[in-house]
Amino acid sequence: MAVALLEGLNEQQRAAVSAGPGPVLVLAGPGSGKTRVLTHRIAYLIQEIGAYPGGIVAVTFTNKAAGEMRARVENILGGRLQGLQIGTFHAICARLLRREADHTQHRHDYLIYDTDDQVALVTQALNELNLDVKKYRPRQLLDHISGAKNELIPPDKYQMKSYLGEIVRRVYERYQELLIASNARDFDDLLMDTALLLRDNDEVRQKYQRFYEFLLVDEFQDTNMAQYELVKILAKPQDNVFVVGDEDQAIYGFRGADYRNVLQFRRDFPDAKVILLEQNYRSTQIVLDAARAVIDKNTHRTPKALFTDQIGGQPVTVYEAYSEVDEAEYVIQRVDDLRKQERLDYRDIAVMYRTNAQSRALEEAFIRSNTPYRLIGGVGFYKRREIRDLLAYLRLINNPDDAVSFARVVNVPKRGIGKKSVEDLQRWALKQRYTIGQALAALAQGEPSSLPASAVRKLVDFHALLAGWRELNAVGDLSALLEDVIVRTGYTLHLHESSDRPEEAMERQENVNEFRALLKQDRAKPLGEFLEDISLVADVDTLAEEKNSVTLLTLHAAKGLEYPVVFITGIEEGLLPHLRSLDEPDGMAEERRLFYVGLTRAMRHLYLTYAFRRMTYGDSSPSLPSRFLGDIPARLVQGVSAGLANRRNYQTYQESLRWDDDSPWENKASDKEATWPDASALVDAARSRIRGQIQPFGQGAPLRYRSGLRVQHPVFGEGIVIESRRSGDDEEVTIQFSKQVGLKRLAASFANLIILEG
DNA sequence: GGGCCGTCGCTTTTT
DNA sequence: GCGACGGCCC
Repeated sequence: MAVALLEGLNEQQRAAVSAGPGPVLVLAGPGSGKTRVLTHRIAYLIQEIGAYPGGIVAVTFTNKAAGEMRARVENILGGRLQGLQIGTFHAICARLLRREADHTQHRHDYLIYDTDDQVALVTQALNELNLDVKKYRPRQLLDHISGAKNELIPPDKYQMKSYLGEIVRRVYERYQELLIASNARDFDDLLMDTALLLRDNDEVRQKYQRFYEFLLVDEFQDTNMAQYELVKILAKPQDNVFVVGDEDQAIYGFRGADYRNVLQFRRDFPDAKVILLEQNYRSTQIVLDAARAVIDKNTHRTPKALFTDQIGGQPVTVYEAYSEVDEAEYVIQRVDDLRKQERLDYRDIAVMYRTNAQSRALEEAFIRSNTPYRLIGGVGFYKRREIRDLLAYLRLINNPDDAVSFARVVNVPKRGIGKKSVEDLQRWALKQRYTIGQALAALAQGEPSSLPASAVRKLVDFHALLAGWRELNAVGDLSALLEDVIVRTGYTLHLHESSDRPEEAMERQENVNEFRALLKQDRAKPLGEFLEDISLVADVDTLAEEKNSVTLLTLHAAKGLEYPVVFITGIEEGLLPHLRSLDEPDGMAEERRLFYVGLTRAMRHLYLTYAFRRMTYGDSSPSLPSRFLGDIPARLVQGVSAGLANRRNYQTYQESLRWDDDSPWENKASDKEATWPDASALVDAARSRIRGQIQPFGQGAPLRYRSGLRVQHPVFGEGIVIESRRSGDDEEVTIQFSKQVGLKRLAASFANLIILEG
């Protein structure tokens, strides 16, 4: 049997799977079979080492990955695995905190607040502290709070020597009180509370250290400090800890992940066996070469010698679209070609992008052309207003103290309990040290309060409504409960009254029906369990295999997946790399890794597209191809990309502005030399190779302005021409003006430009 | 308390 | 270009 487990694995994979007890670090390049190694490792532990399945914990990045891993292990061992725990850090912690509720500040039936709930609660905290919501953005404060939690700093330990720091401390403190009063935790609390509980409570810690004999962690490069702390604690005392990761695929720095944990692991476990998986089984040589050229420009990384048996392959196709609409149409055309010419299925194809907002133009094109697709993420089902309303009712039924849900539905549909009454109630509750549920119950029992009698009457009615549902819930039929909520609140009528257009009402009604159907399936599930399940699902978790359709997803969501054909769209400056990444430490390097993750999802063919102009916030503005594109050697590329010819001028100009990678990790000198060595060669080669495939824009009559020209504009001042194209009878000139003015695209006949030199 | 209308800010990425 | 929120008036 031992032979079977190791059969078909290469030498390094075998070494990893059969490594002796003690710490193991597997550095696994993309497509190197790391999931295979993990599943075989679990099987090996059970079958060869004789480990008890209940003593094994495997941590994955998504619930879907957890499900797949479990299925694969069951498949290998041919049976159900009693007690084997596979899940995300968040899910595993959530369960532990329920079991150990007696040692925590929350009850076992606490609920999990998502980002929207968090914002609502921070806003409430700000109001209570008489702080201006305009001045202190809840999102920004939450970033600080989240950062503190990821570093295991509770409110009373929070210190930051600045005025803002003091504000954060006060908000954090109140926010946390409100969470506890609501018997709720946010995502970060799941990790922080577990780590602190295990760290500070000897009895609990020893219990789990004894119980969890073997620990395995996937995607280790994307763990944050709290998660790593958990790894270190749970690994003890035997240190049977097996982690798998790839620094080059670290893309969650924004939520506190630190790939340097990989280095730290080697320091914390000096005896760790380090194994490199370098053979790639996924992609062609060309795909790998392109990806390597991109990632090689990141410094401070362990160099890996990724190789594949799949020599050669199809060249990477680069396409310059006119707009995001054109880009989407190009994708559709290629999809059609791929099906007809290469007999590929829709399911073999994925379209990736940096931001969710980009999915819109793509979706419209897919709908127009009747091409089946499925969207991962985006404005998720559970983010829809009508679903959140109904969910809030269910949550409030489950937990009377849920302040956020209470505030959401107390007057939806309208029942005459306005802002004033709610604020009065909150203030009174605060003064009496009541939770929101206690306050409501007290009013119902006739306790005197500072609220006007009419408001009290309406609140008591609302309380009675909730009490009725709680009784109904005791019957244990979720579906019946939801139907009763919809009927008694008159939610259907509300839906139609609150919609501007009839189609909108229909759409919302459709969503409600979908939610109903969902609950019907799960009708026997206890309410609390149902609520937990839906609060921990990721967008990728909903990715269903059966349907034959093209997958649309963000680069982040693509991690761990693979497709024969991959399109990466919107490869433009400001989008990939994203503008916002520029002021983050390590931001540019992370954007590069994100692009690398996208590139390495492709098995056979890569399409890279960018648009000449793109719609943002309702108006169309010019854009430039990403600096990353120029890092892919011309010999790997085919396609027309007229814009690239102008990159040299643009690059020179950008350097003079010093709007450059300002990450301390990047090596600027080498970047300057190497960024666009092949740009013009690329365009020339591409043009001759695929003459006639795509007509580049702006060909034909001679143009008055050319790139590199310095010009003067009466209003915008001096600038440099990036490029110029024919546009009808006129000429459309793209000019980079001063930093304040930025990039402009002007019609030559109206712009009154004076040519200075060139 | 509710409805209407204007302003503002926004979109990075997710458990 | 859209949704959230505040100011205004009934």
